[in-house]
Amino acid sequence: MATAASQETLKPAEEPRERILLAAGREFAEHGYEAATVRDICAAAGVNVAAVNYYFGDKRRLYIESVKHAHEERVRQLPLPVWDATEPPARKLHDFVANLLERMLGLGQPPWQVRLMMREVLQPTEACRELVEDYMRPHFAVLVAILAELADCRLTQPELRRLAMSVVGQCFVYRAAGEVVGMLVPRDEIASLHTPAALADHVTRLTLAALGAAAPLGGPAAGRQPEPAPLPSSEGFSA
Amino acid sequence: MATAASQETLKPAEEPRERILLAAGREFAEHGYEAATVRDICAAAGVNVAAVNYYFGDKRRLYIESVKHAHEERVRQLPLPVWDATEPPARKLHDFVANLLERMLGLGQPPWQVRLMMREVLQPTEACRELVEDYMRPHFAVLVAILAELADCRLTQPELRRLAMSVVGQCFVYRAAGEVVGMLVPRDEIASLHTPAALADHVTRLTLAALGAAAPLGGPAAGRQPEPAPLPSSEGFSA
DNA sequence: ACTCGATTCAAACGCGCGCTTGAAACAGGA
DNA sequence: TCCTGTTTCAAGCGCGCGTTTGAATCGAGT
Repeated sequence: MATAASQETLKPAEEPRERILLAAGREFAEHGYEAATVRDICAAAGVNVAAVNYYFGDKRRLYIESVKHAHEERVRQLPLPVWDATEPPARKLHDFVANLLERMLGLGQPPWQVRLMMREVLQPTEACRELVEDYMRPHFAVLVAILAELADCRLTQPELRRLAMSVVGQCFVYRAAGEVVGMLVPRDEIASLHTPAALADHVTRLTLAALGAAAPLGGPAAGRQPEPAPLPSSEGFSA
Repeated sequence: MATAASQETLKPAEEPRERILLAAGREFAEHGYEAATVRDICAAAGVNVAAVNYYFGDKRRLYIESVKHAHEERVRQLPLPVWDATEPPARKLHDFVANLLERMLGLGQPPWQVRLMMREVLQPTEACRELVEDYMRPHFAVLVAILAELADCRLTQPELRRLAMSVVGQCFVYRAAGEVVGMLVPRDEIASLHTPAALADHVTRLTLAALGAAAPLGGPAAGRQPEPAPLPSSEGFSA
């Protein structure tokens, strides 16, 4: 690195290596490993094709590095939420779900990093295990801990993990199968009831109700309780 | 094999066209559209590479035909369950979820057809819309109808659809992100609590509890106790 | 000014891809 | 038997892929 030593801290984003990682992440996220081409990546990064070989060795190693890079970037952008010790668990659950959904569906269009990571989840490569250990397991553990608080010793740890997977699954389906959801649910409903915020309320409410920590969906089973069509979002757990 | 005209009804599975569709389905399911090669497909089918051009035109049309073919095969194997009119809705829900999970995770290893369809769900191509309309929308409608019975007019149709998506999501995550689930949950737990049967009980129980149609998970919680309903499953839910 | 390692570049190599071709092999009707 | 339309085959075409190469260019040290 001839010029790197002096300029590294000033404009690291303009380093070729960095530019290639960025372009590679976008291309791999958009087209997948097989369909993405080194030529396109290099064109997008504004470097010669030989640069991939020079900086990363080959396409495979470039892919692994770009997944890691995207992952680190994502962790930096959206760290695990931290709560006050006195925070009620129901609110923690809502915050966690809202954070998860925002990260997956994010209003300002989901960034390519998520798409790239989703590919790893759906069809794991060698980059996957690292992703799980460093990124997903800690998040999952936090969710399990919140649910444990809510269950108040009435569920075993394995049962809590299964419940946690139910929570994650409800969010996951919107990201992984979003296009099919859009075909099954009318367009206007998507815009009102299936936004990250509305879904966070829904998933939280459903989970709390299932644990007996909130009223059942749609109010008590005995009578009918009319409510405004769009569910009032901030009810107890939201700020 | 030019005996086609006379033998067509007797052994259609040995027709070249059929053999190619079968081999193509397997290859596309395993490697995806881009990575699968016409040469490998033809080798597996025991035909010349030119046969693909002869019978289907090109690789793209072969892919579409193989997706359709797999879909039709799957529908034939696992038709929508039909219930007696007197069947309690809670049991219908359990049957539906069990059917869905069995279809997705099937004990006798999930066949390649599901893998192929899953690829379409996760990254839709032109074959997807047809799949949704013919196959998924009817199933989804049945689920919504069951939930409507259970909710007993306490939820609007849009809310029911969102709830249905929660049910589907809990099953979907095990198929789409199964490998990651396997990394997050201990191996022995997978074998006991995350089998299709156990998950069907779990998802049903959670949904009923959320609707106030069954006791909360882990038994009654402090403060709230909706009127319980008989559980539809043969297996114990708690403990 | 010169040296020398680090970096960039245009060009191309070898390979495997989807797809085509022209002829051979086959089956039924006259 | 020959003719005719259908199906199969080995061979190969053109292309774009990942990768390599050897020279040109750069920039700091002396």
